[in-house]
Amino acid sequence: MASPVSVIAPRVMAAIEAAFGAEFAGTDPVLRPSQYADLQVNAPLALAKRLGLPPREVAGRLLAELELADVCEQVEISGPGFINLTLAATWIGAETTSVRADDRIGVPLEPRQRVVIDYSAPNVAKEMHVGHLRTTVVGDALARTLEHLGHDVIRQNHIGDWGTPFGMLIEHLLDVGEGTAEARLLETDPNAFYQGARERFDGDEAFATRSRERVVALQAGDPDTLRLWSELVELSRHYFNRIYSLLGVTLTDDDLAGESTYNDRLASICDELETAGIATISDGALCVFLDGYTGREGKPVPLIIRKSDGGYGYGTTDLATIRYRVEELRADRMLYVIGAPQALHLRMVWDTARLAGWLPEGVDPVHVQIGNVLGEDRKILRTRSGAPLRLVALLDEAAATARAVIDAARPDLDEDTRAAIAPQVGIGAVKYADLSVAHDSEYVFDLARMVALTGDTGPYLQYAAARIRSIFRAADSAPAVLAESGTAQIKVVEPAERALALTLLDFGDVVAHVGADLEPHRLCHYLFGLAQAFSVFYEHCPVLKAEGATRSSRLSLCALTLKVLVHGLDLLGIEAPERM
RNA sequence: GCCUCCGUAGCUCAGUUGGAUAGAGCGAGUCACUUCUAAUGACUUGGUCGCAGGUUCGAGUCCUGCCGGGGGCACCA
Repeated sequence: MASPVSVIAPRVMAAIEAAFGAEFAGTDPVLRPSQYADLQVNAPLALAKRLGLPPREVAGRLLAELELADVCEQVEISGPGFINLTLAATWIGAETTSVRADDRIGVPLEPRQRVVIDYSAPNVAKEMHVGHLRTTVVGDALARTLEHLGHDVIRQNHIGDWGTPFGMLIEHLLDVGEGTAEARLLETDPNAFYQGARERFDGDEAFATRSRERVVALQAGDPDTLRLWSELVELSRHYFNRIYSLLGVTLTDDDLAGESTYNDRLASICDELETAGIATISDGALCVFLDGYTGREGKPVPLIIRKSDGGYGYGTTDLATIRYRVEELRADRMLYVIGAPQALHLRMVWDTARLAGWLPEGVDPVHVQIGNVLGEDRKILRTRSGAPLRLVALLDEAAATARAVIDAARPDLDEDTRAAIAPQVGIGAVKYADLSVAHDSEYVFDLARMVALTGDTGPYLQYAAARIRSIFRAADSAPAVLAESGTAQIKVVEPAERALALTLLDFGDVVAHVGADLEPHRLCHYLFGLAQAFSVFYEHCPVLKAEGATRSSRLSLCALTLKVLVHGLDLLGIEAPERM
């Protein structure tokens, strides 16, 4: 049970070695999808130069050693020296049957690594915006995928729960009164609360002074101030959890590791770096100057780890996360699912940690860069100017749009069913839109497109799954049908069956790929292709009206397709409704 | 100014790490529903891959230089 590539690649490699000698062991077979066959071997062209032979002759010698009779029905040299491979229908059928019986449907169980994933990271007393939405959704998909590949995933939600704004926020909380409706805004509309504090701060000098004093008290650990601070965090947590629950994100309170977590480690970080001679005082601030980092007019750019007023910035907390994740969490792999603009900052932090010896060989932090979300004008979507874009409102709107379409398309479903489906479809649409473009590319935020229920969208995938479920619902005796679909030999006869089966065989490779390269959009495009392949199959190959072995083979193919679709969507964090 | 990412069909985006004639979706046009869900499918339309060189059997992909755009570049995170 394995994908065509994983079966054939070793055989080609063995053939290369057999044909050209041991020094060619390990040569990349350059196995690629082909428009002329199922797969093509491109290695002969690459080898021709090294061997000093014409590519077609290389292909010929390789072919003489290539043993694929059990897998392929046709193997031929083509063009300048490609070897085209056409898989045997019997092999495809047998492999697909075997995947059908596999609990993991072809997804490998990899050697267990401890993977720490930093994602989401909203700010206390602030609305999550579309940028947060994207790191949250992408990070969660990666967490789910890596977990399923067998890794020990530790989620770290590095919320912004510390810093100078808290003086202002605490004073505002005191002014409006704890437990009042105004304070409750933190749970429902945090931006409104924040704006309120901001306005006071900007317009009322006495308030501003109190706020600054409050920051000092907070940093000094004043118990009363800390209590008020934790109340702010607590209220915000309710807000985060509501969003996470709405989104179907796996983050919980256990994953919270906000900036404040590292407070008591920051002084030591600065001391150690200063003692080691890595950090030096410049303009009153403690800085790390690294080779190769220059800014305007060639001036060296510092990583500031202690401000001239004695406070700490995010550079210091980020250093602390590395130590914590390496020394205490014992991370083998560390992912930072953070906006692309942070790239320079992170590189400096990591280089500093390397210098300090806090980042051992073999532990490579990875910045999963999240591209900016753009508005229709192709400029960064900002919540401040223009119409405020509240995430909750946006998700509600997505669900409402989905609801309208469902109402129109499925008047036969009862009210409760339609009400339950709408958020699954609407939220799924938004998440799929976020996941289906490469995480590091910018994309234009367009709610209408995201919620569109046709094309390369979440709902299209959900619909394919719902159609399969409908087939099983329509079957007379469900238990018998299920049994039939679970054990039957899959036979590939029609082109649509063949294409569908071939797609199904690739699932495991794709998931492994997503885990290795941290690219959920590949899974999206795979699933979209699978849904398309199924739709074609659905058009051309009647299932329940077929008879005998054909019927049970097709039922089995449907069951496997459903399994892969639902499972793939689950790895992305998208639900698959029973009906649509 | 320096660093960095990007420029692919009218629009939104892929492009499996250098392979044969560059792909999807949306849009536009034609066609197919007494159906296991037409929220679909089939076909058509659509490209100097920003420009110019270079590397080699072969470049959307690699190197250089331009043009255009985003982002970053000392006490906000």
